[in-house]
Amino acid sequence: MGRIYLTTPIYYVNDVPHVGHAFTTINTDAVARWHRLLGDEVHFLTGTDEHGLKVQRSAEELGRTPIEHADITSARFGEAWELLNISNDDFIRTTEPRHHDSVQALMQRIYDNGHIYLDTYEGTYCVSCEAYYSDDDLIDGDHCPVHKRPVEHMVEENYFFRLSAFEQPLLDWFAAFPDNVTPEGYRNEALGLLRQGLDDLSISRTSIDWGVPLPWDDAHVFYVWYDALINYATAVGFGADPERFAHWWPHTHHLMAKDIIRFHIIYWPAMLLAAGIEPLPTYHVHGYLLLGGEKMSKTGLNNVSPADMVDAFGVDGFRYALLRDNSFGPDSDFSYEALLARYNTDLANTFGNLLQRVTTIVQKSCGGVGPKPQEASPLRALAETAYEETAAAWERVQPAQALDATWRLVRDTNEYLQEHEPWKLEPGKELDAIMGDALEVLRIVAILGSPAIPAGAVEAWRRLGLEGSPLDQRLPAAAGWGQYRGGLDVVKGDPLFPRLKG
RNA sequence: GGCGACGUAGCUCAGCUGGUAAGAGCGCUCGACUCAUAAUCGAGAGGUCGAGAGUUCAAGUCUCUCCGUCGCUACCA
Repeated sequence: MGRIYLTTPIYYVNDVPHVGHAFTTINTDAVARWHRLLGDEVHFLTGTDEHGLKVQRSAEELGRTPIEHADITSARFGEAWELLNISNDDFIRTTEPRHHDSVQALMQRIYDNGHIYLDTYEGTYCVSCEAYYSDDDLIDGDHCPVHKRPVEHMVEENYFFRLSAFEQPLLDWFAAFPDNVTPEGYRNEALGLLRQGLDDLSISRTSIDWGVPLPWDDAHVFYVWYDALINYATAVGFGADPERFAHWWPHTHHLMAKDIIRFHIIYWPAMLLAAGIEPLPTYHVHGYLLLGGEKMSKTGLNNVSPADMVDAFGVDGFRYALLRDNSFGPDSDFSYEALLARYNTDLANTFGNLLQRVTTIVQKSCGGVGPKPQEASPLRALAETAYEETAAAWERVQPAQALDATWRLVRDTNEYLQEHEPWKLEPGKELDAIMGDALEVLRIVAILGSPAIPAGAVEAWRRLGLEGSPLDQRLPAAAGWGQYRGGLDVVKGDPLFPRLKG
């Protein structure tokens, strides 16, 4: 049995939850659910990032205090994750007292270790980016290259983090841990950033007060990014509960999109090293969802809400199609049409239909009582292979590959039925053997597929007449062939995943 | 400009350190079946693995050049 601490990024509250956030969160959730099946001790964290000038100004524009604004917008993420059946163990908000305490404790350690110094910073600043730009970066003289909005001139006394001192230690980390970042392409990107050299970072602001004050100088607050990153430590008790922190921290896995590689894989590990915290986290980076389909390209990713997808495909349908169709790593095309095709093919036709035909035949020919499988079933080896490949893929944080491996077993079982035509058989040993095999596959698939389709797996489990829940099974034992013991009341129901029209 | 990724059947993509792998799923055509959600199963068509050159006994698989697409270069998953 292992232990794993999984995190999504904390999402910036000025954003509205969209399918990009959902992609990261659903992937993390599925991995968390897989590890729970393995019997691993799992802590799954998500949350919201709530400080910074952008939030402060948005709040002002809306006539709210920053915390009122953050309360409202943070809740939208919580609601979205609830809707998507996300099984996070904790939801952190950077405005919580526990986080302020943790940030101050961690930064104080870095300060005490001599890695922070005071200096003056003068430059052009984009409020939307909350970042300084050099003149070269600007377009049209004074416009932010990202937001195309005018930048502002700022002069600040800032505290700086001596990031430059950690270039070599970070390179050493990469050398020592070949799997610290997956997939490999992103590992190389991070290494590339490192090799370009590291400059010290401005980490505090005096221009705003919506943030965490520096413990040694309360005229400053931490720049939102540096406070935000620390959430991962806060949530497992940094500064408050050393025992708990020691329990989880060595097992930290951060999942995230490629855009925040620099902050997460360069700055954050450097901060940890500066604070004397090791080992460093493991990272799993994915690409962007690119809008392809007609229905979505018109609106843009930001306007595709998880709720819309759930309306279209159901919670499990959306989860499954998203995980299966967009591999974790490269950018991938995302479209309503592709999700629809995936849903119909894999959930309606392949899995849902198999469940339906099996339960129907058991009703008609076996008196509604599910027989047990054959010990030497032809499906046995296929099921064992499916488990091994499924498990290996989840271990690599490759949900699409994992589901592909699981679903291959479902396809094999449809083929098996076709070959033996149980609908032509009279009640008896031969029929029982075939139907028992099919029921056993469904039992296994309900478990292996549950990280993607938790609700559907539970319902399938119930229809098979099984006790308990597929979510409470323990792998790898539960995937072993022959555990559908037979004599169970099999229930037929409405199609679990109804076929959808475009 | 710098750094990087990618370009394999109509579509989405697998193909690790080079050697019977040119593959999967979808789509399409034909056929079978009828338990099942117009679902299922089988067969087939379809690719000179972006172009060119090179290394090698052997190259989607390594090197170089070119063409094309895209990303990052302190906002967003």
